[in-house]
Amino acid sequence: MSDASSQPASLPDNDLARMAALVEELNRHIYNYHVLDAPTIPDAEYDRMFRELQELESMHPTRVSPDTPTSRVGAAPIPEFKQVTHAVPMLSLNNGFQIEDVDNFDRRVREGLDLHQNAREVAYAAELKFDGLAMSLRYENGVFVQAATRGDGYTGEDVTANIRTVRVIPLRLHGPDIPDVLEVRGEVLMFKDDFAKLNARQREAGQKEFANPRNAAAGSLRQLDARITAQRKLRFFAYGIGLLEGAEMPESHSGVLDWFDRLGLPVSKERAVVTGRDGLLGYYKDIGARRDSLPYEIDGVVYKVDRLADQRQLGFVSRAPRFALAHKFPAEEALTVVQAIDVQVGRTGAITPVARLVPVSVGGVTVTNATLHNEDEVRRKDVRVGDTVIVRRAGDVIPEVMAVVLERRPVPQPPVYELPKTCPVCGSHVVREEGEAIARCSGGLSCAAQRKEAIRHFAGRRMMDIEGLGDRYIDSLVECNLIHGVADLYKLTQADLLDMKRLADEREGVTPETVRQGKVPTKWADNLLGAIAASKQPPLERLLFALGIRHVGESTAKTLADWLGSLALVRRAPAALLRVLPDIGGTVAESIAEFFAEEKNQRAIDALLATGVAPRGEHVPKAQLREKLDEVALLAALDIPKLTEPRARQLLAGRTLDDLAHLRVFSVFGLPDTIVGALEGWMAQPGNRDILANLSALRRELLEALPEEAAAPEGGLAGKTFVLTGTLPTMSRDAAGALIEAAGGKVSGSVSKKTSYVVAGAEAGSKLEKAGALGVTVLDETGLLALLAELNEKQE
DNA sequence: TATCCTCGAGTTCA
DNA sequence: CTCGAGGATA
Repeated sequence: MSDASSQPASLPDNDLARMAALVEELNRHIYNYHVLDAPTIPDAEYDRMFRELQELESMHPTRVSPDTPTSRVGAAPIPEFKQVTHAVPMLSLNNGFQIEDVDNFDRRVREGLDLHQNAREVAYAAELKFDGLAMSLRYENGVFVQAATRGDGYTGEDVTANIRTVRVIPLRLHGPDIPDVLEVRGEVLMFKDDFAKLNARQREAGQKEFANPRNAAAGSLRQLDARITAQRKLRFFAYGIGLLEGAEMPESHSGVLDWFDRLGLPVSKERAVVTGRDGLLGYYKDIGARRDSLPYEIDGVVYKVDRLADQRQLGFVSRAPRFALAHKFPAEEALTVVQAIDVQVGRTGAITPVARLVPVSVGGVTVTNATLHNEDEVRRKDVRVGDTVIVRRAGDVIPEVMAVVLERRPVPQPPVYELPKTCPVCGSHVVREEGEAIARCSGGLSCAAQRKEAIRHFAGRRMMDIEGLGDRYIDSLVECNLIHGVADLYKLTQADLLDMKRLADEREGVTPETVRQGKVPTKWADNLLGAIAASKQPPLERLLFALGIRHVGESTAKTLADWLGSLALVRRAPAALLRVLPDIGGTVAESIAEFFAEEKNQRAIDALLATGVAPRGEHVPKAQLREKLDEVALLAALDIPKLTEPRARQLLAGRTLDDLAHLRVFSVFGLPDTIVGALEGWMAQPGNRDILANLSALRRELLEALPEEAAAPEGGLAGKTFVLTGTLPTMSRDAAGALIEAAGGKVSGSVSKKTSYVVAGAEAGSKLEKAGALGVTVLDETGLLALLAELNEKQE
């Protein structure tokens, strides 16, 4: 009766034939598009046919085909889900986490099959264990009739209307050998990128975000309104047969999956048939390595004895099959409880809330802390002390509190988290600037935490690089009052260090081996003193970076060192001069000038120099600074209200900065009144005339000191930007970066269209992906070296 | 003015 | 590695 096209032709029968043809064709296109990922017709054409079918169906409502794609848009809401009893129960598998679990599994299988004295290895079907929801789909005579969740394994919920909206699930099976009844077992899940898009939509709509793809899939499936489910992109992979009637059962599990594929049911391409315990472990390892790059989340792999006859022979122990094992990866996500929310004080005084967690294993490591970033973040996630939270340690290494499990919040509810109003270390006020996300301790260097962090930063590898001066000792030195500022580091004596170490050990209750033997660790102290002394001549940019000026990192420090050449000049450079340097704007220039305007900072630097610290490689300012010392640019850089560059030019026509500094009346230049007003206001402020005069004087002084003509800066890699990622086989990223910079290239941290090359080593992550997406050339270490070698040849 | 690109700063664990 | 925010640019 479903074959309407064989009916004699009359007007409605023509319609019926057309309907059947449309159903058939649209279903084929859905399969091509969603399962094969290879669309064969344009979307517009699909939409046209879809609308035509809808129209025909509305004219013949009684003749609508059971597998019509129009049913996929979602049925009207239902009051509740009906219960469904599974004809064959949906059992769970035994789990294994360790290699020995796999050994035991293989051994028991061999014993069960009487193979244990035999050399023959067992063939296993290995597949992914998707992190989704188990589902049973029932097909009668090839037509999809019912879908049920796993439930308790014996009874589940009828989610037919929702599953109908999942495009990858065929409403009619393909091919000639259609069984009378087929119950397909498989997993419904959401791909990672669809999940990200869904969450972005939820966020925009002000709706609750889902914690992970699994929850998103579950939430979508539990919609009583299937029209909502239809808007969520769910997927399905089939992995087994629940019930089969009226067709021959294939001989092996891999045969079942191949048959599914022919029936048009989606099966994962990652499936494999392997032999023996080594084959299983090889598969596990291979999938584990590629886990992050798979488009969906998996929580392990599944092994099944491939021959179904063997499976029957092995049978079940209690409720789990003896022929299958789920080999799970260490969980990347775990539930744990927030014991407390503390705050940390950073180098810049940034107050960062940190969740102290009941230790839990995530992705194979034990997590006890997780940053909550800032006040807004805590508020947004509404994390409270005592909450049960989902902790994740995904692609990156750093654990993150994903979401709170609200159902498990203690009763009575703990209070909403409030950031402390005063610094927990020094008691100074905590202030949060308007428009900033971060709250800061206002104590500055009088706050012990900030002092410690400042010293830690100073001693760091990319700054002064004092080896052996770790957190533990810095804490101790500050607490023993041996160090107040960084200069004190260079005044330490062996006796100081020994005192300090004794205290540090005592406080932590440890007795090092050397001490127990009655020795004094003088060797250790001498080594550390040596490391401190060895740091006395850093390149200027490192010293500048080490000072810990706000907004001055590695890159800005290098700009300052390259352009200005000496610490002396940086120390007295006014903001306007800094501002004309590349990549330095108003905020950064002000921050630097303010730092050096602080008398205590200047004294600290003098003290440092007095101990013998002397930057290496100081030089006269860069020749190109001449072009930057344009009077108009400098005047505009002064940040006088409303004085834009064209106005500055107008103002300076036929005049010098010096002239301006002494001018009394500004209304004579034909400038608009508002600007004249602003200018007069600025000039009236005490000190501003001096700023102008000093700037002009410094300019003249610099122009005299500058070399006349610059050597052509044409390095071989000039203008090329590199991004380094992953672990290179023979050199560190820093070393590779130094080579690139020596050749005139630039090394940057993030990939964009402007990146010339990405140099990727082992375990390269998102940067490599992005390079691929943007079509940026990717080199390995050999490629980079080849490029550099080629350049050298050209130069010779 | 909006958008894109970089830089700075903070972070976890073995 | 990721976020926020500063700087450059169309």
